[in-house]
Amino acid sequence: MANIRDIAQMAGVSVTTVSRVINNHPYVSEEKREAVIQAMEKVNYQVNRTAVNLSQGKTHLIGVVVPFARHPYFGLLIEGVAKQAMERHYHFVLIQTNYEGSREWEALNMLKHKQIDALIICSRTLALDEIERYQQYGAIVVCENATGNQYVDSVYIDHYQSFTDALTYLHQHGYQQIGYCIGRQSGSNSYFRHQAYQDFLKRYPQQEFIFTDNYYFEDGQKIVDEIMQLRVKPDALLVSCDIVAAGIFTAVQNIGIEIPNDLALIGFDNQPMSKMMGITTFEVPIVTMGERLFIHALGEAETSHEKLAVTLIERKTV
Amino acid sequence: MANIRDIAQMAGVSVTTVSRVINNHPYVSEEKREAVIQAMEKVNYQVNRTAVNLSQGKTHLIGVVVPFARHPYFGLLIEGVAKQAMERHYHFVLIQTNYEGSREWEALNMLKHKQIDALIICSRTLALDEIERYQQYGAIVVCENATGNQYVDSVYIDHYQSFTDALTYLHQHGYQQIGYCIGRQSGSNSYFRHQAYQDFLKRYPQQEFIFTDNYYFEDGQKIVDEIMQLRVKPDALLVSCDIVAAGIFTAVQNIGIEIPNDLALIGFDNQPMSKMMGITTFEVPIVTMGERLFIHALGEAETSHEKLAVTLIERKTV
DNA sequence: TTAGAGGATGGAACGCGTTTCAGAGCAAGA
DNA sequence: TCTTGCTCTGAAACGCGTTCCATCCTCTAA
Repeated sequence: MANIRDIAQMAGVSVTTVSRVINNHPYVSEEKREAVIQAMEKVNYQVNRTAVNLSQGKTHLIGVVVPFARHPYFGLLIEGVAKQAMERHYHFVLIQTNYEGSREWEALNMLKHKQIDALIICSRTLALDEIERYQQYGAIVVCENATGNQYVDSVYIDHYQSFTDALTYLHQHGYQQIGYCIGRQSGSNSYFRHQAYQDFLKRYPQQEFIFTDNYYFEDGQKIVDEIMQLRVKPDALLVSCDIVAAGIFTAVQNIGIEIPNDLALIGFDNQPMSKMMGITTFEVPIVTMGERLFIHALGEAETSHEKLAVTLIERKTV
Repeated sequence: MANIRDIAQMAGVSVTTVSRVINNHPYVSEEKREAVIQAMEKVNYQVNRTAVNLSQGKTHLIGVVVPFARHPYFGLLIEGVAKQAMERHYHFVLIQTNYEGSREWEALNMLKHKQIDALIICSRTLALDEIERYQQYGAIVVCENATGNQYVDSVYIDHYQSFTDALTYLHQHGYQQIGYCIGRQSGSNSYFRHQAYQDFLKRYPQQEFIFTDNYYFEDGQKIVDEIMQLRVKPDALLVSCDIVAAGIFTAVQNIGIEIPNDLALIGFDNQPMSKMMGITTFEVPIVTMGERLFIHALGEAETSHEKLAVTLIERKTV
């Protein structure tokens, strides 16, 4: 394959001039520009991006860390990232961690080794202060409330507030045994949600109902099975993601539990599925969040930490 | 940041020796090796992957083209790719096309520009012979039956066969108005399915029922709405992906259509969701397919074209 | 004693764009 | 006429590992 020096020779100019033509720099006479273009077309010349990367010290590649790429929540986040990446002529490397720390380390090392320019961490298991240290190698953005942290940027929604709002809303509708379903117990977002729940329970004492490790539709069945085992059952559930809420909605239909009379449901994310099923949920701008994460990764955000607003969508499950 | 020459100087050896130490080449005395390691640790040296890439003419990066990253089918495919990538110390760049040709071109150009070593095309709109031409720049693997093509590799399942099997199965169970639901109409896999359907209709004449543009759960509702408009309704549906079948299953419950008495359902892919709902479906080894795609991309497959087997999972919707 | 083999090591070229800097040419303003 | 300043051009250095090739040394087999 031809390189820039071949082209220079063919066109009878220096490599500098060829480079200028390629990158549309000024100060190239029309005839030389023409000669270079001719030569490039003749041998179907293509710049070697790796060489450009080395030369510029940039890869035009962003790393995106997700625990599960095929979860609808992360799917939408990726969608947002992809959207911005495309517009800005960047690409991204997807790193699926399954919440294994070693994979997160690997992602951080890619940053260190200059394989990527910046890193977006959508969800993590490593401690934030371990991650922070890698900031010297490139921008790091997390998708959680990291306000005050001076090393990493963040884009997040206020899970404490939205959970509190939802709990209050259920309370106002007369529900008295409110539980919640969530993915993992640890993690920053889960922490804020748990706090909101605990604080709510202090205000309105009731039994605690927490169902963990729920990510997918079929986990709705699991939750329903668990509920059926309980003597005292919750009469309302806050479900951290719509797809699980949809699973509960479906699982419940065979066993005579009526929604919302016997069981109220509030989901999260306003996935199309919840619209179809009429599930009350929170509109969370996930795609926008992905886009903003990307903007932060590029260092083009005005502020380091950015909160996005959510709104409750009232439908038929409360 | 320190580079290999700094290390060489610090350790009092040549860059060649440093390189040998880094890459575990033989013929380095123990004391020099030690000195190099000392120096590297002292300044926290990290190889610059971009430089390695340029030098080796490889990026250790594979491009993965999907129309929609968040569709469960492609999600599982990505899962398989990710699995192999991790094991082999590769990474992958995800290119979401939304079936826009321009994005596919972009992916092909990444190959041309040596941004990626190989390209996996999970689904495409561009013509295969346009894609073929890029094979000179790196391996290209498609996820469809491309048997006989000498330029691209392929990993696929026999959609003609599986569709025929499913149609026959429905016929044997007494269904006489069989339709099918699919994503897009064009595309290689859709073509084979359509052929199977047409050939089946020749053997057992009946009205044709084809529902297109169905990708997600909520499209199940759309299909049911369409069906309700029809004077003559299908009594069985072959649904090209489980999530849509699940959507149909759900949508139908409110309007008094009984499954499988009024409407039989066969899905595809054996997603967990279909198990929970008891939907008869085909077990398709999607994750394995993703893995195999990756192996082919690396040029480590024994054959150019590889067919994977599917099996019918009988449940309660037929 | 000698030839050959294998171990150890480094110089320099290579992969390929980008960028700095110096210099030449030429026109407009002083 | 002399500056100043802009246009145009190219040599060379740079970013940073990898690898080919030559060299030197030591040890073993003949």
